Amino acid sequence: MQPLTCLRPRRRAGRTRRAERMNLFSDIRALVVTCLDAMVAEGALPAGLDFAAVAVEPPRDAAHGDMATNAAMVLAKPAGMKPREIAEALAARLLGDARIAVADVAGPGFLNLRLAPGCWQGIVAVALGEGRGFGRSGMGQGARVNVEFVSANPTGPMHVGHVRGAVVGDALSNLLVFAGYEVTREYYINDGGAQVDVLARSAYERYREAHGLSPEIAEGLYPGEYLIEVGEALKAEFGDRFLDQPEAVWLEIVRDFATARMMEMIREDLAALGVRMDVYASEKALYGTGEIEAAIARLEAQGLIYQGVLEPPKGKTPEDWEPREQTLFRSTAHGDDVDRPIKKSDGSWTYFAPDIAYHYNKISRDYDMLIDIFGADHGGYVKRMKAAVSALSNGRVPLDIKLIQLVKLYKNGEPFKMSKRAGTFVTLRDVVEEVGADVTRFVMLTRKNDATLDFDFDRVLEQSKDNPVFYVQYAHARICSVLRKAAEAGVDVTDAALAGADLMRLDHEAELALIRKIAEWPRVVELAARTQEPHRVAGYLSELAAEFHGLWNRGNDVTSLRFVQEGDRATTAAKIALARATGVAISSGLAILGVTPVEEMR
RNA sequence: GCACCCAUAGCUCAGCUGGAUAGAGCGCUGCCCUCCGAAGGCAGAGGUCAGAGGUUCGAAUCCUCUUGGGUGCGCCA
Repeated sequence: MQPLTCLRPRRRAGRTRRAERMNLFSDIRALVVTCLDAMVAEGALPAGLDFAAVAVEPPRDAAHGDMATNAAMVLAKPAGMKPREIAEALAARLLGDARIAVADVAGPGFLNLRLAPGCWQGIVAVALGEGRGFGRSGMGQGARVNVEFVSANPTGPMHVGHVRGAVVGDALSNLLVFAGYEVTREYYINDGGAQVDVLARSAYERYREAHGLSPEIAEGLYPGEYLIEVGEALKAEFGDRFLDQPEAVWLEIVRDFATARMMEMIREDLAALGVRMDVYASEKALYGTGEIEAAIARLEAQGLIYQGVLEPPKGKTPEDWEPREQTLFRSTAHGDDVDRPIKKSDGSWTYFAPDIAYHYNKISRDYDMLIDIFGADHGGYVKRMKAAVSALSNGRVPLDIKLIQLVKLYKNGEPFKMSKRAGTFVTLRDVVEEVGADVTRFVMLTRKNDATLDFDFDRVLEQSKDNPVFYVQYAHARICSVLRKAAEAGVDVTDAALAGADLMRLDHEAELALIRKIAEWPRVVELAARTQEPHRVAGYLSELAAEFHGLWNRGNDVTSLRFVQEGDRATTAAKIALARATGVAISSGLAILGVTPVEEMR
């Protein structure tokens, strides 16, 4: 077997021992930088150049070669040289490396590279060797990230509006872990405000109902039937102790009881979606511990707290507007548009104060980065929250806030109307029971978080090419199917055996195209992690599946492109290795999305 | 009024954080398959990247303004 020139020992060290993985693009970029350094050393380039903007990317047009670098164009100006001049010198140097077969200067100064035989094929063996870990990156270097998401009020079951945030937060967490970050998934329970009192009163009516009395669900209470069982549970726990008692007697107890029940339900809902939190942080727990006071005191020490009167909002002055003196946070000192109240006029905290304390708590837990995932309707809080975190951490801890746009529901192309009043709102459970957690998750991750998303209950289950979930799953199922078939034909289809196949037999352009797509996976992981955009993973998987199906389809016409070659075990093994490597990349990607790969279609 | 987000093919959207001739699916047109690996394949038409300036070797991408949509804007979280 011909040696694969790209298969060579990798550096390993310390805690990120397994982090230094095969990524052809970063390998070649490193090579480019090494060559540039050498050119500086011998005076072919001036010293002190910044190579940060030098990129090595797959070319848009495959005819341009395997990879392209913009090095010459990026450096031309700072070096005071012509792009072609740099490109030609760089090309000459690159050719000294065994991995570079061709280096052509093209266009305005692009350097198009063609890799030596074996480099691409080597990726197949790497994928087989790393399995589901294929594509893992050490990029995060173990940095600690806290991802706060969902944080739905504990007043009822999760509805469809929460689903997208839950899925995006969970997939983003998976992605960051895969890219070498240490991630905490966290849920902030809003159990300290007025809405949990409303919950308590609503549950109390159901408690009365459980005793055979007719409930009085007044305007503003939660009418949902999910509270009926809470009422019965209250009866089982407390008997008739609270009947005909004033609110002061039972409010707190019923509130804590009902809130705990709601959180139990929410955990179950999340579990049905495949989401598991590491930490459930309680707002209520912040009261009475001095945490809020401590956080505010810290702001005060920086001169950021004062008594003042806010201007009315321009254009839309509320009817009952009157100037009021309040305790304000000088958020404008950290980029906000106006200062924000932290105390109501009666002296109690606004919701913002415990939120500040909560973020202070996260900061003091020594995270390197905070991420909050909010619904788009909370966009107005982004600046003030960032201002608070900036002030509380002295600018040390960055806070990124992802806003999740609306999901529009459709049923067979028709908008699916929900009405809370009529009780026809769609819960998370409804969605999961209707289409399954896998489909729900994948579809929720097909668009970037700040764009609205259409979710059609019928279309997401459609078995056709225009349904990306189906298309990706189908590719995986086909791969499993062809592996079974090869096994029947006597081929050893274990990963270890396949990795030892004569991969140089994979020399057809269509096969190489698929390998190149597989080789992109580690790059996609880093790009998606850097931009914090898990939807890129879903997009990549669609492309990968398309490439695979394309090769499969060509096997219909060109029998030599079929994966199972009658009577030629060596070639079959190589082709099956390619199929399996594709399956590995699909599984790896689906694992980030939290979707289970299927082995056969039904 | 102010702030944030968005505007890409008829439709739904990708577009590598500034790169080469802007892509995919649907729909449309034409051909092929319906025997092997079912839930199709190949090809074609279709674009002022909302508009106008600017930045530079180079802009859908960055900056400014305009237009059009979404969201939010002091004691609700």
